[in-house]
Amino acid sequence: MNPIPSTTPYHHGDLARACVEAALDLLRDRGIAGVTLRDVASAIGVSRSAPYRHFADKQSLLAACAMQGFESLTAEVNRILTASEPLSMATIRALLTGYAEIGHADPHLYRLMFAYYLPAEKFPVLEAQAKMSFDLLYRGIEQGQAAGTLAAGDTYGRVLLLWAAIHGLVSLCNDLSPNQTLDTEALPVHVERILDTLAPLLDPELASSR
Amino acid sequence: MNPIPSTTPYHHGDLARACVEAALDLLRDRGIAGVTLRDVASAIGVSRSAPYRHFADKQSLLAACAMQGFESLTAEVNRILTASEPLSMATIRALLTGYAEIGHADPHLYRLMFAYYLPAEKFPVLEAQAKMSFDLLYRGIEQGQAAGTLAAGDTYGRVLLLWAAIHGLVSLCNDLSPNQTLDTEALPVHVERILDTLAPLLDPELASSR
DNA sequence: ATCCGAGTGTTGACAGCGTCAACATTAAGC
DNA sequence: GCTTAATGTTGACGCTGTCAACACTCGGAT
Repeated sequence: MNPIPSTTPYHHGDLARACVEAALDLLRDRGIAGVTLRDVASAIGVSRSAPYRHFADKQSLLAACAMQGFESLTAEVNRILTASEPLSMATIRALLTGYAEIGHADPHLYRLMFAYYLPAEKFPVLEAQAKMSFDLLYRGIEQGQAAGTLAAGDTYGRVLLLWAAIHGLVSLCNDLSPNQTLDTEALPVHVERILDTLAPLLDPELASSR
Repeated sequence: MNPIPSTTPYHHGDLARACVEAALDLLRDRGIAGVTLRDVASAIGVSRSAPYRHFADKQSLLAACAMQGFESLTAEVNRILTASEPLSMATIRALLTGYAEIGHADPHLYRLMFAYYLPAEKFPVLEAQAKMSFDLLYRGIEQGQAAGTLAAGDTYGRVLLLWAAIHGLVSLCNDLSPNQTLDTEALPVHVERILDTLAPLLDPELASSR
């Protein structure tokens, strides 16, 4: 009886997920301003106010998109962190490179996650996800310093520096157009350069002087 | 004959500047989504499509607002840089603190300048202003290293690191709500902490090992 | 002084948007 | 098999950016 064999839990299908996917597609292709509830609905082949059965308003749909972006990001961070403990300079390199790759793969999504006006009071889950990468990084560096695979020194300061630097770099490369002082397409190269600069602070073999 | 003594160059007054100021007020109070051409016009006491005589569209008005923000920022950077040459660790401290103060004074404006969808092809001037702080910083650090008031080492890497870190920190404190891992209101403290962490890389007295 | 044209402000109108109320339809449980 | 909640549709409203057509006003050439 069911025209679609397995994936039809509700009336139409999993409309909530379909909405998020359609919105993510529009977001990637046309930017935040290009995401329209009407276009999302018509992309699924459903009428314009159908999404309101699954999302309170447009912001809630966008928040679901942002949530998906955060989950990709923290999954990647978590994967690299748990794959190699305790944290070493090489792991930090892999970590920031992976973060940058994901953050740069879909600039509009990254901007939605961090810079768009999704009021934090309304979506506390997003905030929690945003700082989760910070917490994961903090614990990793703490362990690395305890194990001696990372140079000793103010842990919080190092985490803050790494977090701000990688977020700033991804944001700048995402939001600026290429120019002669910053090649916005060469993000991995810049990550390398920053990490090379920071190596004397992190690598125990290079940090001979305190 | 003129009801307003001196500042009435045109028909109504300097409407272009009045529009920018009204838009900046709305931006500060209600965020980017709260800036409406109709509200801007009515705040000045002028009718709704009057701004179109001075701005091609809403984006152009917002671009003018962003431009004003960039001018404040580069003016501050330039002021500190030219006041104390060659660049020393203390000057970098003042520089980043000043940048953070201005960037954090009006979060919505900072977000408009860097993260809002003002297409770079349409407003190349904004891009130029954005990278100007980078160029100023680069020349300053170059001179500091040449004079020996800053530790030697990859100049571009250091500038990239400082720029990304301060932009990332300002963005994070602007866009995230306060939580237990990051006190978003304590931006100057965080700038200090990052600079303390970076001191061994920049301060020639602390960078004994190469 | 007068007339004219460019510059500037106003009004009416239109399409697109988010959103809601009212209605139609389907699926699920007794 | 009927009831009821869940889900999708249509009509409508107000708000927005934007434009065309009109009105006013000032500076300069005659």
